[in-house]
Amino acid sequence: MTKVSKIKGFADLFPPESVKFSRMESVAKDIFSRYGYQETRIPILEKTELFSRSIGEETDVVQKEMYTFPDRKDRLVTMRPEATAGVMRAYIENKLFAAGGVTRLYANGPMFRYERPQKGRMRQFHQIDCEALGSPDPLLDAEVILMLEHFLSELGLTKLTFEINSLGCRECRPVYLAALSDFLKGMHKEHLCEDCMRRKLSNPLRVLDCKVPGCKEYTADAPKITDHLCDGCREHFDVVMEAVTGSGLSYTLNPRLVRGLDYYVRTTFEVVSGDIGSQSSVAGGGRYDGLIGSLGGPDQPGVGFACGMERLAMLMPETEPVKPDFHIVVLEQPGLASGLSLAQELRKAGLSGEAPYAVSSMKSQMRQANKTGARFCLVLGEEELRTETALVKNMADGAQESIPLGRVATHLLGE
RNA sequence: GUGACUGUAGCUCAGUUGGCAGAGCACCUGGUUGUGGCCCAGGUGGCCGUGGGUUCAAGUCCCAUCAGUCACCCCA
Repeated sequence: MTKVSKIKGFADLFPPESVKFSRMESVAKDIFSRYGYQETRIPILEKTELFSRSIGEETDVVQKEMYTFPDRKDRLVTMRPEATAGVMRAYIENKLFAAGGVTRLYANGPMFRYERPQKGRMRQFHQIDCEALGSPDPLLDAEVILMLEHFLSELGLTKLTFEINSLGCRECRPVYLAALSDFLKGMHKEHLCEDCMRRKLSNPLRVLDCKVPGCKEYTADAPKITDHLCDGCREHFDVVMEAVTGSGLSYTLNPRLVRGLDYYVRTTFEVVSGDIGSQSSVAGGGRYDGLIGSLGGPDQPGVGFACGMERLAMLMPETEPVKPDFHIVVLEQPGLASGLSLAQELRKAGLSGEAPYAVSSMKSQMRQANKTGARFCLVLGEEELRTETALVKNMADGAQESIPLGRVATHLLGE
């Protein structure tokens, strides 16, 4: 029989990797709930239209990367490539806006993009996602950024760089894009790399994000978005920066920071690590006023971010596996049942450990006990079975004593 | 979608000009009555990614293919 293998870009997780993921989830729940965020669980599969309308028809994500297929009644559905669109749909559909004020939601789970896998990039990857809906206030942008920093530092991740930019709005961005295109017109093959020559027509903003040294050099004097903001955007951005700085978070103002999803306006930010290879962005987000309206909801503004869990996991230290409390050794066949029921009693008392299903030599079982790292080894031999006791051995110092079966739990708990 | 590199034991990897498939770790069993770690002895474990080709002979050379990794691209 040939064996079935997993699909390219999909992963199986076991400890210690899987432990990092559950830790991220529990820290997220703890931190985000302090800011008033509510746990949200939404579908993985959505109508394709949701993503093409929100992310942008012309983006790479929509054009080349989505897992899209017809369902059994030929309706086009898509495995979500990101979380925001689905959360917006849920917000609108469940009329969460009716409560008034700011609605704060967080979610986490798998996302799917059909890309060539590499370090920090899977076809099924996982994000933790936060969205704050219903307020255009720049202080909310600042709070979201500060909360992200709080979450990351709670995970023990320092050494991260925060980059912030403003992309302007529907009014001022087109003016800026015109100025940028104008500037790039003067750039030719001898200045820009092949990709950028293409990008200067298709997506001029991306030229600013190019890592090729030559491109960086020749675009150093390119017009900056931050010099072209309208009064509203300028004021909004100043308040965000001032509030973030005022709360003690240092960041880099990066006028070249670009987002790949079309819905972002005004504040955008990204958290970058230098320690995880080429896919260095561990979190990214920004403001998306107008998105909810464009999905048929009320004209409510929003701001949020997503963290890449695989990328964060690469930065997290491995935690020591927890040691069990006991390991039972049984020397006589008839004692196996006693071993099983003793283990059961101890587990119900809150202890952890295992009992054997078959007898083997004491040496072998002791080696097994040692390997599990159990604090205590409980020996049930001929003598113990007769006297209804267990020989309790402290594996750290080797001390051992006979304890009546009924008192083993309290004995272990007392240690 | 493009490129480069890598596929040998559960893991990390050796394997010379083509000439018997190897090591370390892990695992199992022992080292005399019922005692772990350290040490010692022995043992299990291989479609050498897969399929062709060259050759008396292929892990080794050639072609194809699949898989993995990293990078481009894109993004979290």
